Formats: sequence, C-alpha cells, structure tokens
Amino acid sequence: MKTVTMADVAQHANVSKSTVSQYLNKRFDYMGEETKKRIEEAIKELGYRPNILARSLKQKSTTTIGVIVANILHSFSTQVIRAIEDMCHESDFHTIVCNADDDPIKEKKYIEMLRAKQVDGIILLPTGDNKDLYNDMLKEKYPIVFVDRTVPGVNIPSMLLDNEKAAGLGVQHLINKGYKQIGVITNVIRNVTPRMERLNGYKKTLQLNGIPIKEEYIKSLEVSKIKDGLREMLSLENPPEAILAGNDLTLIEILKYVKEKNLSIPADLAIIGIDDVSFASFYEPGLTIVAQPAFEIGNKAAEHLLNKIQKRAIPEERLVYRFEPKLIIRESC
Amino acid sequence: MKTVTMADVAQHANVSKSTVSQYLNKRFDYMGEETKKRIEEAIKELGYRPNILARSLKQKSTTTIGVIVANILHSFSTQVIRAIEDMCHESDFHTIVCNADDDPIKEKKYIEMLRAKQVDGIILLPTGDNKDLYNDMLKEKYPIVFVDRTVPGVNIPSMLLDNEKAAGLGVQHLINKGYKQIGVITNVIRNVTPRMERLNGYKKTLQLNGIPIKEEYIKSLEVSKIKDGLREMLSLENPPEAILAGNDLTLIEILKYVKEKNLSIPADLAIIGIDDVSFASFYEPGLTIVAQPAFEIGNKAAEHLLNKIQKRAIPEERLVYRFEPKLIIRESC
DNA sequence: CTGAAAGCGCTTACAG
DNA sequence: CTGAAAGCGCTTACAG
Repeated sequence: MKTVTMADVAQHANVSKSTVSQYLNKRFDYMGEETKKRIEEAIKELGYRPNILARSLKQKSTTTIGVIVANILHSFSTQVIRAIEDMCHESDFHTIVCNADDDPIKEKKYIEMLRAKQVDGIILLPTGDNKDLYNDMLKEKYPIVFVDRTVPGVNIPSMLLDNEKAAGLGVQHLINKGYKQIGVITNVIRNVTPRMERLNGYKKTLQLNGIPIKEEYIKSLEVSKIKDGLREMLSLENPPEAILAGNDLTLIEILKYVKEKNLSIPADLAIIGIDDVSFASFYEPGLTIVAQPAFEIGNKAAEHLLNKIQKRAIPEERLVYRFEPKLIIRESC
Repeated sequence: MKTVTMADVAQHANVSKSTVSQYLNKRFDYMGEETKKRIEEAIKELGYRPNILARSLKQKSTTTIGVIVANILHSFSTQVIRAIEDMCHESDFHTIVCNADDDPIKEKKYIEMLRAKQVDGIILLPTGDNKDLYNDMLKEKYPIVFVDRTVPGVNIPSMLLDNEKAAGLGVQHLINKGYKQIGVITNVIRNVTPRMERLNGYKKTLQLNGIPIKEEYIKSLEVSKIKDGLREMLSLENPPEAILAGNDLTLIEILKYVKEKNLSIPADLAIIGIDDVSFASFYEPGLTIVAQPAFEIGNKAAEHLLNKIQKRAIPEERLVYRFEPKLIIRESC
C-alpha cells in the first residue's frame, strides 16, 4: 500500500503542495472556496493522512512530552500519569511514559532517548543520581519539571507533597488520641526527599509535644524486610502502641503482619498511613490515612511544563511547589 | 543555543555527513581507525545528539508503538502497560500511552493521532465501536493487536483471559463448598467481551451442576449502583448466600456494602472475586479470587506486535489467544 | 575507504 | 489568491 503524501493530494486537487499545507493548517485567509473544496475532496478520495513526523522535523516541535516514573505500578505514579495525560490531551500533546525503576542508569538512557526523539519537555520523578545531566538540561533551558522529589543542588522546579506536614498531621493525630509511644516505618530508596522529610516531620512533631525520640521506634527498610522490622519493634520491652506507615507499600506490609499475628487494630496497634489506598475505607477497621493530592500534583506539573514549552509566562514561578496533605480520619486510630 | 547537527560534526571531523552517519549506525566495515576517532571526538566536543525524528522520516519507522487503554487507573491496564513497556524496552521501542475512557470518539481520535505520528503499531483495548476503522487498519496490514476484548466481525488478533473458565472456576469452587444460591454482579460497560463471557461461564457452570439459573441473582450495573443492586439482591425472600464479583471494581463496591451493613464473610455472605487485588491476601478474611495473568497478556501482546512490525514469523498465529485464570483460595469462601 | 547527491514529507518566506 | 524553492536533519545507493 503506497502511502499517500501531500504531493499526491496537491496533484489530485490541481494545486500546489503549499496550498494543501495552508489548508491543513487552516490558514484560510486568502483561500478560494473552490480550492478549499477541491482539496477537501482529494484528501477524502485518497485517504490522505498527514505525516506529523515531517512537520515536527520542520517545526522543531513534536507536541509530545516524556514522563519518567520509577514504576508505573505504584498508584501515585499512575495517578500522576493520568493527570498529566488529561492535561496534555487538552493541548493536543502526547505523552511517552517510561519506567526507570529507580535506576539512575536506566533514567539516563531514557532521558537521552526521549531527547533524541525530540520530545518538547520531560516530567521526571528523579532518582537524584544524574545531577550533571539534570544541570545540563537546565543550562540549555530544556523544559523539565520534577515531581515527588527535589534534588539538592539542582534548580529544577519540583512539585511535591509537603511531606513534613503530612507526617506531622499523622503523628499529631495519634498524640491527640493519647498515644505517646509512636513508631514509624518507611521503605528505603536511598536518601530520597519524601522519606527524609517524612521522618523529619515525625521527629519534629514528637519534639513539639515534648515526647522523646527513640531510635528503636524508627525503621527504614526494604519492602521485604518490613514485617521483620515490625516484629522487632513490637518485641521491644516497651513497644510502640501506634505506628505511622511511611507510604502505601509499607502500610500493606504492616497489614500483612497484622493478619499473620492476628493483631487487633487499634487495640493492639494503632495504625496511620501516608498515601491514599483503595482499601482504606472498607478495610476493617477503616484506615486513618494522610492523603496526598496526586492528581493535583500531576496537573500542576503538566501545566507548568506546557507553559514553559509554549513560552507562556509562568504565574508566580517558584522552585518548589508544595501540595497540602489531607488527614482522613477513620477507625484505625 | 544552536542545535548541533550531523553536518557540524562532519565539518568538525573533516569528513562527509555520510561517514558520520555510517559511524552512528555502526557500519564500521570499511572505516579507518583514524576517521572513527576523529568523529568520536567531534561528537563529544560538540555535544552532538542525533535527531531520531529525521532518521524516522527517512527510514519510515519510529520504533514507537501506541497503547490505548480505557483507563490507566485500572490495575489491569497498569499491569498490561508495564509488561508492554518492559518488552518494548528490550527492543529499544518506546510506548505512547493514551486513555480512551471507553469512549469510541476519543478512541478514534487517538488512533488517528498515533498513526499521524507514525507509530509502528498499536495495542488496543478496544471499545468495540469503531469497526470500520479497525477493519481499515487490518486491510492496510497495519500492525495492531487487541487486548482484553475481541470485536465480533473484526479479525484482529486478541489476547485475553479465558473469561468463561474464570467465572466457571469461581462458581464451581462455591458449589464445591456447598453453596447453591449464588449471585453474580458485573459492572456494565456495554456488551463487552469479558462481561458477556463471564456471565456465560457463570450460567454454564450452574447448569452443569444442575442448579437452576435465577435472573434475580444476576445483575449488571454501573459502579455507583452496585451497592443498591446488592442490597436488592440480598433482600429477596430467598437471597443468595454467595456472590461472584465480576471484576475488581465490583468487588470493592461489594466490600463497601459489607462494611456498611456489618456483614460477616463468609457466614452472612461468601464472596469470590475475579481479578487479583492488592488487598486480597491481608483483608480479613482473606479473599478467594480468580486471578488473570495480566503481565503475561501484556507480554504476549507486545511480543506479537513487535514480531509483526519487524516482519518476523509469528509462531502458531491465531486470532484469539486465551490466557488461563488461576483460582487462589483463601477464607472468603 | 569516503563523498556527492537525492530524497523522506512536510512548512514557510517570498514572489507574483 | 497561489506556486516555486529552500530547508528541517537524517539515510542510502552509487560512484570512485
């Protein structure tokens, strides 16, 4: 099947390629009705489909952006992607999604491939370990936005949760409920913003309330080690009565442990999670959690990036955009 | 910042564009060591990054495929996308993901945009309502694969769960456990393959076991109406004792109802779901479910599509590829 | 072993 | 109101 090109349409309609191009780009200012109709018909008859690649080459814009997440299987990533997609769709942009698996080498490869494909900008949940590359893009003024994390020493705008506040909200709620022995478990992915800030929020809130910080109550573990860590913590002679789960994956591991040991929530252990999870409302007991506005974050990231790409002014440009966590109280504490 | 092109590299290295191109494409057969080194250095010094767009235009291949799902927020879609992405990554292909929201108009728009962008093939969770368009692509031999659904009258290869068997496994398990009054709830998205086949599986299995089919035990409802439907069903003078949830969303609604009414599973109501859900294992009681191999399905779809794109022979080509459901027994029935 | 030239399918400034 | 021509940044068949 020979592909139909603009030249074919032009010939068929007895006009020049230029005129067809004008038609396609809706520059009708000076086009005769007659010409318009002929072109329209030729397009229909030949089943012409424009090749956007060729246009992109000429116009130096692909109306496509890249999104690099750690793992599309995480609900936060999914929600961010969906928000970005919707936002882009309104502006007739497309998104290429990549999973870097929190691997700086994969991340670098993806950034290079995306740029080779001439995407107009990139939204990145950065691993944090390609600083030179990030800074190069910054220097070139290549449109790029970070999500979920900031990278020290890299002045790229970042959209992320007010993590300190999120952890603080959770801990304060526990304290208000009368708990004093409060543990926290996060899962370790290097020294990444959310984890560090959430731990800070935890510590600060305890201090504000005059509760001493016990290192035995704080654990950062790989997902597969979380249950062991929790067992250890609960075997202390003075174990925590309540626990803050640093994110959704941690919460799930904790709930698995709860089931295995047949613990009762909140009697044996009060629980509060960060990140909304699908089962929070109908789990028994309902889970109190601190939600982060993933859609808002994705929206803002896309909006910001599109503004940059289209060289529109960015209202109150900042380096870090913080989003408000929201405490949703149920029965788990 | 002026972009560096191949011509710049050629000039800098004192060779022709052709030679640089050979170098980039690793056709070293006849290239002098000296030349090679000069080009390499020129590329480094100038910070040259090839423009794949230009190559794609010439080569008529973008090493990019499109994936159109109903909604990336569904875990099935997410898993399929991730599997496709991984598969593509191995072959240095990229994927553009689009959400059609089960809307045929959006679907059509996306297909056209993707083709305008010259993607080499498309993986589609079809709405089913663009038959002419599907058939056009088939006629042109454009590489395309369906996932999750088949479309009657459209001979495009489809990768999907053996839905009848999936529902059958679930119902048979309930029957083996001694249940005879078994209801089913699915959520309605037009007359789409999975729903129809699952209902068939439900009915056939009942019949095979000599259990009469009661229409009052069968409901297909929008997500927001599921709780109402369940209440109705359970208010029958002879209500079902067990219920099959047609998919993850339905299961979640049922569990919400269970919590609201403080029902006990399985004493008041036995439950079995189709689709693996994150909370199945630690929900109390553990949920018996029929899982579908989403990753395998995504893998196979990508493999098939890449084979077609690269004109490789397809081992035992078929029109419908069925994937095995797997019963995972826990405590909910 | 390397280069000149044509061409991929568009857009756009300019001429008329 | 419309067309001829140059150019976007590559690849490739061919010549030498």
